[in-house]
Amino acid sequence: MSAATVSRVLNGKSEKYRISKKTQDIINKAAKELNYSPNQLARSLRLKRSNTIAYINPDISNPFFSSIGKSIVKYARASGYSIVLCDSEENTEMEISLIKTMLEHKVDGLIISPVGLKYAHLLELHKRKFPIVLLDRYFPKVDIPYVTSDNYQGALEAVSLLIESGHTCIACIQGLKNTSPNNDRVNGYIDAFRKYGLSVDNEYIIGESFGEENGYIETKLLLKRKNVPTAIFAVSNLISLGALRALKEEKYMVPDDISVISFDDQPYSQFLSTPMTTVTQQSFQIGQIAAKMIIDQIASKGNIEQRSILLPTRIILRGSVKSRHSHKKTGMHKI
Amino acid sequence: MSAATVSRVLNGKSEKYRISKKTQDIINKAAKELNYSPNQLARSLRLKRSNTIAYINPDISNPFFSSIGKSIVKYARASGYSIVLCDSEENTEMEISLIKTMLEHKVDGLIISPVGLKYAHLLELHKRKFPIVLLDRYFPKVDIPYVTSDNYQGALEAVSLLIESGHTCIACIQGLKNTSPNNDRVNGYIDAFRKYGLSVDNEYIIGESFGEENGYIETKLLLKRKNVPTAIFAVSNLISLGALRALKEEKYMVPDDISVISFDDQPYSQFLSTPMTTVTQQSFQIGQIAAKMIIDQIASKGNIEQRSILLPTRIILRGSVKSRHSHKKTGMHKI
DNA sequence: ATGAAAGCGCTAACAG
DNA sequence: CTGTTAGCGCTTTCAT
Repeated sequence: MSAATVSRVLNGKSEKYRISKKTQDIINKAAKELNYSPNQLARSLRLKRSNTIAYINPDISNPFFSSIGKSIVKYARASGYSIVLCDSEENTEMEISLIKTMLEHKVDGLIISPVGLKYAHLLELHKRKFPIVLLDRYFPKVDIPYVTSDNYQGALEAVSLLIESGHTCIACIQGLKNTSPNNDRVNGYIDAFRKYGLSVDNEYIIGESFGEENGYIETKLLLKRKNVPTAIFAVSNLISLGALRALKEEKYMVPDDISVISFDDQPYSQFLSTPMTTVTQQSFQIGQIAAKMIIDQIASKGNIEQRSILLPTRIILRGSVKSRHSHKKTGMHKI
Repeated sequence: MSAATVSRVLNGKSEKYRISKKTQDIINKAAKELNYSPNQLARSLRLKRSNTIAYINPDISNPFFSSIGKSIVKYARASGYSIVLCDSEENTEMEISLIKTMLEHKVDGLIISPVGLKYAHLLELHKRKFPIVLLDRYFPKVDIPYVTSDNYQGALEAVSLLIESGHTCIACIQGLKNTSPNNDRVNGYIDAFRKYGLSVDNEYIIGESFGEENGYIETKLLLKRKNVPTAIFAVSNLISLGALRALKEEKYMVPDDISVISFDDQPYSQFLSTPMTTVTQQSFQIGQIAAKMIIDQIASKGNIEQRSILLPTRIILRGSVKSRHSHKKTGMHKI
């Protein structure tokens, strides 16, 4: 048996090449006996296609990204693709280096939740028609397809809820600046004030990273101000966790002393000492849509014109927001 | 310039081959101008080494595994290795299939948190001297190096704490049966009873998966029994979250109506409606050690005799365990 | 219905 | 100091 015939049989092309049933049997049997397994490196080298997609995100230990990663893996696998998960550590240099590595490994496409501060390296790929889709973070006015939540609308609703509950001094603890989810959420915060004819005090828009530490530090500082806000809008789940840590240390009670509303719902959100009112994203769907988009791009060799997707968020009312009008709380129930 | 010379220069072997400074400059400049990037597929094919390690685990969206994944990635990267993160979905068939795929992709080694029910496929790799290290879950009496926490000791201490607090009817909600962390934790539970001369009632060892749903269902059932336990030992963080959900629905208060102690500390554990007393693992170290071990194995071509590592756990006292002796609670503080 | 040969991009042995 | 050659394992065209 020549290598050629073996290759044809093992790749299910017996029909096409009209390989005799007998030869097929011999080859299949031998393959099984020898425990043959093809060398995908050689295969990919020859085929110029690896059936592999990379998903690069800023922090794989953040449950938001890891659950999205999981949904991407699941969908892609069902379509015959392997996913390699990469962690850029919220660092643009690392991101660039990872992309380089992935390209050298000849992945067929790239799903990326970019750090979000620079896009030249991404735009270049897209222009070269290399399949790429952005997830969660995108670049306004830059034409690379993305999937993300409607962060602006989510924030607008969250802060509107706070305002309608009678809060006017509301701190916004933001994440990494100049990053789309951050900008959109902060803009939602600002426009909520506008909507109600209130003025925004920039002194209360603080913070600079999506991490826990940032929420902690900013809240610590916040509580030392002359005018302590009556509510906090935390732009990520990690930020709200940090805020809670500071609040606890300083013996502030939620929501009696201060209300909190947070982006990103998590399994534990409902069990926090006061169940957290959150704006939840459809993370599973985000991952799946991204996977589908990248696979379509690969199939069309980057010649498809793809529209970006914005998914709605939803507010989950729990007990962390207190109404300042009467003395009852806004929210469904508090344990 | 011949390809050979280019290869030598670009791989930093100019010294060794005494390439002229001039040639080096020409090549480096050209490489930069042409934006040359090597094809790692071809390189790996030729070299029979990919500088890639796979980490296969049962659930990448579980923060325990994703944070371990992160530490592996970090350490491996510093040593020049890329990590491919894979999710076996707590399914042995999937695990076997992933391993096959990874071998076909010629990874240099394998770190795996196996589903834990079968090991023949893993043992075979180890016997063939393929670099492999188990993480979190291992197989007693099977000689494959592993890194994990001292789950037995951790459980022993946790349940001892419960017993010393006056509890005798303690439910153990376990995870996937016949899995090492589960067995070790359940044995710790059993031996704690023995240590105090108490008898174990197998009716209170229940459950069958590490997931949230399992904790929920088993707790629901538990609360309908004639003898409702006064304490729950939850074998994983997800299980305790599920237990909390059931407890809340059934209007049981922690720790006044029922005490809870859980394996795995998480950032949110201290902020739960009653801060959870947990047994914490050194997950960052576990990941780093596993990475170091696999890299050593790769370097020695599987000819190194490696000892397995057991890391100590630690109990973090918070408010979810109540003493039944006097009326004060065991634990440091409860918000 | 099958085989021979070429080539994917790279590196190492050998030659000079 | 640099080039030539061979070959890693695979698939596909071309030939028969």
